[in-house]
Amino acid sequence: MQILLIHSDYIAYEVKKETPVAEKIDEQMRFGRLDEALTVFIAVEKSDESDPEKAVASTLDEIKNVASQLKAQNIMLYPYAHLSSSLSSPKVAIAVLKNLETALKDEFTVKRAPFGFYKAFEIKCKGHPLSELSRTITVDETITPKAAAKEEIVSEAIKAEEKAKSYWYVLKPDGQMQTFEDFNFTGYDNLKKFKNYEVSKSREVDRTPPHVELMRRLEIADYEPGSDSGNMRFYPKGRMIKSLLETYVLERSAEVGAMEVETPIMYDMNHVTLKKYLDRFPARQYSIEADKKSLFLRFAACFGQFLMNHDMTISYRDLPLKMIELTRYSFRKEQRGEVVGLRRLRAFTMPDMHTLALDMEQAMLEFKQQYDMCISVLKDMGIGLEDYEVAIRFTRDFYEANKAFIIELARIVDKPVIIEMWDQRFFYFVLKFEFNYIDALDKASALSTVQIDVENAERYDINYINEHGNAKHPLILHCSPSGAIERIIYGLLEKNYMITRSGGVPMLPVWLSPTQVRVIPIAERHRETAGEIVHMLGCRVDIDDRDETVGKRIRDAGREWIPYVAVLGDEELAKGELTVTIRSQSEPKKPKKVKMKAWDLSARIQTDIAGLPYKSIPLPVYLSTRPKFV
RNA sequence: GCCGCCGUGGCUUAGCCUGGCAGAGCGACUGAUUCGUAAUCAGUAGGUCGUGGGUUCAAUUCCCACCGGCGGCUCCA
Repeated sequence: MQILLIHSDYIAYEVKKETPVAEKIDEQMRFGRLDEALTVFIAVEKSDESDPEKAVASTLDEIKNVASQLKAQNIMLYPYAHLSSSLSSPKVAIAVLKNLETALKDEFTVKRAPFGFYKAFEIKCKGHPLSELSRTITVDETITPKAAAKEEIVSEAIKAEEKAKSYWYVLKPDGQMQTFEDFNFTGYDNLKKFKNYEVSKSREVDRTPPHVELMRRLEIADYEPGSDSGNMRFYPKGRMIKSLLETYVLERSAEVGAMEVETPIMYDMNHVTLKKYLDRFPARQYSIEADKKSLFLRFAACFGQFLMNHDMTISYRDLPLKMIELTRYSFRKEQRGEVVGLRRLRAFTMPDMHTLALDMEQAMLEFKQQYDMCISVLKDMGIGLEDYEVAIRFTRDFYEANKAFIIELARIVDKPVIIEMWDQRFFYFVLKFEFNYIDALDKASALSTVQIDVENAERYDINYINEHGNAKHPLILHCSPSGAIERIIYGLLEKNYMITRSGGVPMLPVWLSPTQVRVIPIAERHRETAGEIVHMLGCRVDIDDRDETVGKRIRDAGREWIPYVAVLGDEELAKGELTVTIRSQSEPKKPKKVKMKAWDLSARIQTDIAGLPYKSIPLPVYLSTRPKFV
């Protein structure tokens, strides 16, 4: 059975001429009209004859499902032979149509156009994305109901067909590749969640993501109603965390030889090279009109760097050649329903590194090194291998030529990874990986990624001169060592929410904690010494000098996830030490308290943050003079 | 873009179904308290009930539109 569903403002028909297969009808069926109707064009097929009842039942499910999504109350059943080239007998078709009508009448206002007539009809389609759907319903047992019901939006048909050519596998570290059906997901909960999210698109969530509450309560970031959605404001603590993460990624990139550059955030939509690129993609960019020019805000740093590469004189001896830009911002005009907290933004900060490589051999070597780097970068940021799942995607040709290389990638992370393989190359790359973070609501979001681009060097006419003096196009690797910086913060917050939920104590890595040590002087007479300790510690220290009880101030420090809380009273003053609560070794209701000298605490913190970027405290040291942002 | 839920002092929210003076906790401010490890006590101020229309003698409450948030669908270079 083939059906075509149109969500219409109205549908009206009028019988014109009888055909030889016409059913008998009475006068009132000669005309029909329904407003606000889901119109269902139906062709009953030969294959339905083996089990017409099942065909009716499956079709009913589909219609009801769509009608409920659209909140449609009126249904027009409209026989439409042209949907299929293999029609059933008229007798079966009429029976099926009548059964459908009867079954739907309980819940809906139903009209049925008569079978076997030439009819004039008029329909006004609403035109929204779900307003045109087609379904193939089959009674053949060998096809699963899910595959049979595979949704396909008519206008997107070609795209959907391309997507259908994805082959999915799980690759184990030992090199064994299995289909999803064969792989035993037991013990691989996150991998299963990622698979479900990626492939089945299964979602069971109906609440605000936990990091949204945390980003506000911890005064990291917030919505800005005065801007466009997905453009956030960052409070001092959030700005500091972002700044540290940004600095860190740039430092790591510099270590591997990337040159930092800066390029414009807006580009001419009619620039010859860019135009070709843009035309391939739907309008997802912010556009600006200025001085008779049409400009768009960049959605990645590729343009600026590629245009720069185009003008450069590059020798084969300069390769691999790396450049990085940290975009503040990249803009993507995501659809309104897609923008959520810090997970998906319309303006986001992204390190975008590009490597020009001599040939595939060099590109693959770089690819592997950058893969290793991404793992290490995320680890330092507080996101470990256990927090994300690896997806590796490639073309079949690439795989056939480089099986051992792919297996090595799975071996490095020492856990099963998801594989997506395409028969043909649809995108600009032949190989890519992403690390996908799995959050508290089982949603997956890509963090680090590296891609081998075989297309853009030619498009942007980027060349290097080889040893024979000939101009050659290099391969280009795209790499974001961390993914969007905001998304790292999202990941850290979600991770700590999950830690709290499972009975742990949440905290950020010490190098990212806005306050590293909070000093709590017990009474007024201890405040002066507290001020001296700040200088001795030499890290981000603040003093809770508010007129509150000790209990209250301890609690507040805990709610801010402060790694070290130092209490200072008569006892400590006498002995010249501090009573320090060490958050990383505490359990809920069981704080780990240690007496230590100020310089021991200082040394301990220096160990925690060794080799990582540092910035001074982003807020007034004395809490009594500190404003509230939220 | 489509569908659904939500929007009440800075924050969290009660009240809305069944129209009739808008209530609380936290925070802020003032005062008392100078305190030993997850919320000290008392008082004061603070509200265009998201915005705009409509219905009504009367709208935070009912209806419509818009804006914003969240979720789902779609999308994700």
